[in-house]
Amino acid sequence: MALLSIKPRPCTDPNCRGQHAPAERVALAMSLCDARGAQLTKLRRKILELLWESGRPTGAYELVEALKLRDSRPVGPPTVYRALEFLISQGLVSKIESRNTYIPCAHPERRHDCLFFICSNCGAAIELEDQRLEGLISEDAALIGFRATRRVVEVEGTCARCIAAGAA
Amino acid sequence: MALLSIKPRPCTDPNCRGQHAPAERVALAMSLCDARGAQLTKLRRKILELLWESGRPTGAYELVEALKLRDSRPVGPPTVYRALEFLISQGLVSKIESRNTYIPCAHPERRHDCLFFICSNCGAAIELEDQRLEGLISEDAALIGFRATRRVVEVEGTCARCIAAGAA
DNA sequence: TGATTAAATGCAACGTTATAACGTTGCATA
DNA sequence: TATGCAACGTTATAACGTTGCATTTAATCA
Repeated sequence: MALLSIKPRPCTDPNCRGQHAPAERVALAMSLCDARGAQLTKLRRKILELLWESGRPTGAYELVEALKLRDSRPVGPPTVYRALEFLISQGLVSKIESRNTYIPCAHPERRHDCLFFICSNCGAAIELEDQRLEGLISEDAALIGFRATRRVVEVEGTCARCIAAGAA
Repeated sequence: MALLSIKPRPCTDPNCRGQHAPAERVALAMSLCDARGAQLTKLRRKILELLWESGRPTGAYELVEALKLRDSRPVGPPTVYRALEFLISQGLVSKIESRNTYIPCAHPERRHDCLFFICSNCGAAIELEDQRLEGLISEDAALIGFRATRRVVEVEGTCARCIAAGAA
């Protein structure tokens, strides 16, 4: 029941960082949810689209504003938060905890933890995947008998582009 | 100019997780600040003490409340946030980003990044240090030409004690 | 010592992020 | 037509954090 004609073909490069068109990413999300029996409704899809189109970590209230502009019907914060909750539960979106923003996940088709590099200068976030990191964390968790359910790894600093542009 | 008679002797175990009395930890903080020419004032010291005594990640507004009970003079949120900012800048405290709480750092005498294991059941946080993890993150950062200034690693799950007690 | 200055704190108001509580819509099924 | 249920709407409020400016405290020095 794909609404879009684009064939959702998962990218195999773990570190491609999601250089794919928003429409393509949303199509993949739809096929994933479809396969899981999860409902990627119009609202949820729209929010996912907005996140992909934004190109940078986006706040919940920014989404509220964006929806106001885009639609006749304005939505309240709870509505956006609920949609985000769903998208996160499906691995389609991650929250950047150190900035209270949300970012679409480049590889929802794989179950993995994300490693984010966040530029303090331009606000961009680069998503990587590193199995070795996950392994080390598991090792440390085992050391103290801890059962991990979620891993948050966020690195703040300056991205290559901003370094090149002469930003401190 | 130690106000306390306890000799601050840094612990050499990187993963001792700070099993030291609050007074001892505060004394170490004082000697560190003294050596650095940083002013660990009465208020800042009190907040650091409260964090050590709390034994778990503590919110800024909880500290505001605690200070109300403890002192004649109540303080406002800005005061607490400024003190926290100072303590963080000195490496005496870390913020747990995924919970908006603050926790005293077990080893302020060493410059290192912390790895936190946070129990969703009891709220406790266990601090570890893992050089290998820092190495991997640096490696990944180099890969994309990113200059890192701060690393946030937080693992959510269930601690050994709660697992033993039968918590899900 | 008192004057000078910088740093820290007090305080009111405000801004931002997130959720509680309750009600409504729309669709599926019997 | 009732009933059930998931998603969504609406209002209010909780929780977290900051700005701007006044006041106090503490370090420095004539």
